[in-house]
Amino acid sequence: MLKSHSCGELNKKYAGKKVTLAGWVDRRRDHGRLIFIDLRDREGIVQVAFNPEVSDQCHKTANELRNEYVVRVSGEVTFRPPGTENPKLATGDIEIIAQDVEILNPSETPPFYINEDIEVEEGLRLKYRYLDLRRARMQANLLLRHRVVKFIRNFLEAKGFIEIETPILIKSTPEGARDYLVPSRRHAGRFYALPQSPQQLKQLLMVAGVEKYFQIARCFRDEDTRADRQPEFTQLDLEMSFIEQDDILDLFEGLFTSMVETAKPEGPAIKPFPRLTYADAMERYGTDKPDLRFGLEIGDLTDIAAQSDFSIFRSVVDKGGKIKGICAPGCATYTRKQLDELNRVVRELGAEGLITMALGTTTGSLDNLTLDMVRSVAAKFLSLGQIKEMAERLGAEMGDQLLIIAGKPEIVNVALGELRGEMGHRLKLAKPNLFAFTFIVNFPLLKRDEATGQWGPMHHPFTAPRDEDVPLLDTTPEKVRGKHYDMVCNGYEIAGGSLRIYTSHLQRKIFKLLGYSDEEVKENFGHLLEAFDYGAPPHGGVAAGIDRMVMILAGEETIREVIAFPKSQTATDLIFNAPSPVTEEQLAELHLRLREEL
RNA sequence: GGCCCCGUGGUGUAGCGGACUAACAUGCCACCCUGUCACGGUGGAGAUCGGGGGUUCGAAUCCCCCCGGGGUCGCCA
Repeated sequence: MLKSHSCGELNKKYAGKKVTLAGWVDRRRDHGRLIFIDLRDREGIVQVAFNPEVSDQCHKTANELRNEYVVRVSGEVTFRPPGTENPKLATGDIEIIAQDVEILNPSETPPFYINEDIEVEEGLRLKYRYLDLRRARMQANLLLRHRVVKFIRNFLEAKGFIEIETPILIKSTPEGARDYLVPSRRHAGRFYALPQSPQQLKQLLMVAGVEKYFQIARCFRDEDTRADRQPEFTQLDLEMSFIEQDDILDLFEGLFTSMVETAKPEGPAIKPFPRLTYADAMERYGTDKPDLRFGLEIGDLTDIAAQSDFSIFRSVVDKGGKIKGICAPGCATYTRKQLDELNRVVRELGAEGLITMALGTTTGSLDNLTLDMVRSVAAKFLSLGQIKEMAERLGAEMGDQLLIIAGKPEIVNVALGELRGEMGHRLKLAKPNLFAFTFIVNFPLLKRDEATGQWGPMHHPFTAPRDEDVPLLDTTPEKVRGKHYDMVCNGYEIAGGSLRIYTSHLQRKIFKLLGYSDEEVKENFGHLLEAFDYGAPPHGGVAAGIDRMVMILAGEETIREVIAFPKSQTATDLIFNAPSPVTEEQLAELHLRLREEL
């Protein structure tokens, strides 16, 4: 090794010891005769003092040093003179008196600051990712991610799971996201596909008698990116045999609780994780991934509204619609402009409009509320009693603003769910350092495609229907609930899984319902159906987004911050400039010719 | 594919039709400084405003197209 110690590990216990360090110049402070260098390596920063009276040669070299120069320094760990200790630095009690210094490699002035955590345009960061990753924040994220993955491996190993790798070159199947394709040289006109997830492979491992499998699996989906979506991402993929739903949920509750306790001791997870049915989640939060760091639950006001003389309410009730709302605490003073903004949000989601109801302008008990203190288009059609009843149901007090939507139940829920999220964000209602996990269970097995009317899987086609709902497959498929569960944390979908179908006849029935022809089933899933006929055990599993979980733990806004080399929004790599053209020879070898696009 | 935001010295911002000969901070370069730690001081270099076209007497500023980055709807079993 070129160094005997790391910069960050040194403290007063090392005083008097001669050490050799190597790292990057974080900062130089030149006092003319005396020069200080903050030397940085992965473990931290330590101050090096260059005194010409100790070594004139060293002092001369120190004069040449600039930020990000790579240097090697030898010297004695020394107590700083009394009064000059730096409490902001972990190593601030001591410094290195340089006796020998060597520039291992100079550096250009970096395109952005390495030694300060300031916002830099992300494209530039991605182009110089190797410098971006040198920054303390990104080093911390890399380390956190490593620890999370290490923790998962240890935890699952202790529970009897074994890690098995599955192929990256596999087959394109019709369902799901767009595939990334890899042309075959050996088989003209044929393609591999990169896995969207190892779903079928892990089920085959269950048939193989593995019983408890997991993998830190790279997955690929050729769809548009988002702050929490990348073309390639990493899942904790897991599957077990001979289990029931609670076995998976309990396992994950234990895994993620301990993970948070280990990675973020200051912000523990609430346990046990609340378990909500899909129907409840939609009714109360308007989404299947509610952020439970704050309340602000949606309340049903239909019965009260039905009593009123407000024509909008009456007509919606007559058509079988719902009137629901949430309370925006302290927002009675919202301006017309602010309310218009909220109105726009819900209209974009298909709601007719937002009915707002400002409850006075001062705080206090609802007992003091009078009709003329209520600002709302609906006010004159409602009695004071009706208004108070609505307010109480939404947990409102004086000074709050009720946000009410009337219409089709699904639209009302989703729009209010969006408003709930928006208000939670604006009012900063989410408690910091809190990890609010929840399981969502009893999803519908199927959803209907709006355009075609065709049934599609809510999760994927291998999810088992609940036993008591199986007869409904033939009559009312929309009522069939699946043995599917999601895990949500702070409003992000972190994991999803299900108990699987493990008999070929039920799997065939589902495929048929999903509109696959016998031909397609045989071609794409024949191997799986055949496997089920060779003693497939009951099994189920789950997959968790590692990137998203680490993002939440790191307090970051995008998963790019916890991926070493992420793609840009347009799915390009800004360091390598990938994707890139290839030579005519390469294409010919792969039996490919490029289409002439318009 | 749609909608929205951003692009000004190396970096981060200000300027949003004429006073811009483009400002500020920081970084960079030089010199001074022996206890600083976001060291300090003095001086200096550095952008024709992402690219192209247009409107105008005049464009960083208004309009159109393109490129790049980001957010989002669709999409993501």
